[in-house]
Amino acid sequence: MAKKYWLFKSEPEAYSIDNLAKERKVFWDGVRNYQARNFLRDEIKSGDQVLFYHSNTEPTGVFGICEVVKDGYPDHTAFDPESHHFDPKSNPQNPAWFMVDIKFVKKFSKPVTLDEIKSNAKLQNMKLLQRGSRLSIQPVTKEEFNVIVTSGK
DNA sequence: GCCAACGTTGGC
DNA sequence: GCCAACGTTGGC
Repeated sequence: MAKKYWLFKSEPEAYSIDNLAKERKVFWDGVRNYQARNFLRDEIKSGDQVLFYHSNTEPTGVFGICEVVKDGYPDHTAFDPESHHFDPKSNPQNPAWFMVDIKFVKKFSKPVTLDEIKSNAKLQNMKLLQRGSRLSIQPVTKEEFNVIVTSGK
């Protein structure tokens, strides 16, 4: 299966690229949106490449790259009443929520900011730019991925 | 901190 | 199944 490309959003206060650079690998838990869940469960596979996007910060933008190292599997934090990602609708027999593992690849020397993305003619179709787009996991095309990686360095 | 846009919930 | 109310997201 051909490699696919994604954009994962996170608030740096929740989990930042620097955290990932330190830990090297992490499970991407806590996604509680059905559209994003379907991507995690069905489409995101080991080897896929991911743009790491930070929202709610200054500036917002893509801060680096990571790589999927484990296909989708049940998000166990949904089973844990102690977790603030707990969801009583989910249980191990019939998990509602999924996650993947990602590993750190690189942090850009300079983030590719939302402003730069908005002003790049090649990136106008990105879901990120669609009005009110709140999806925390979005597919990106190989071309979009390459354009961003090239300008991020 | 504001607020528009969005997804989810729950009463009917 | 509709839709108002509510909570969350995320740019500014």
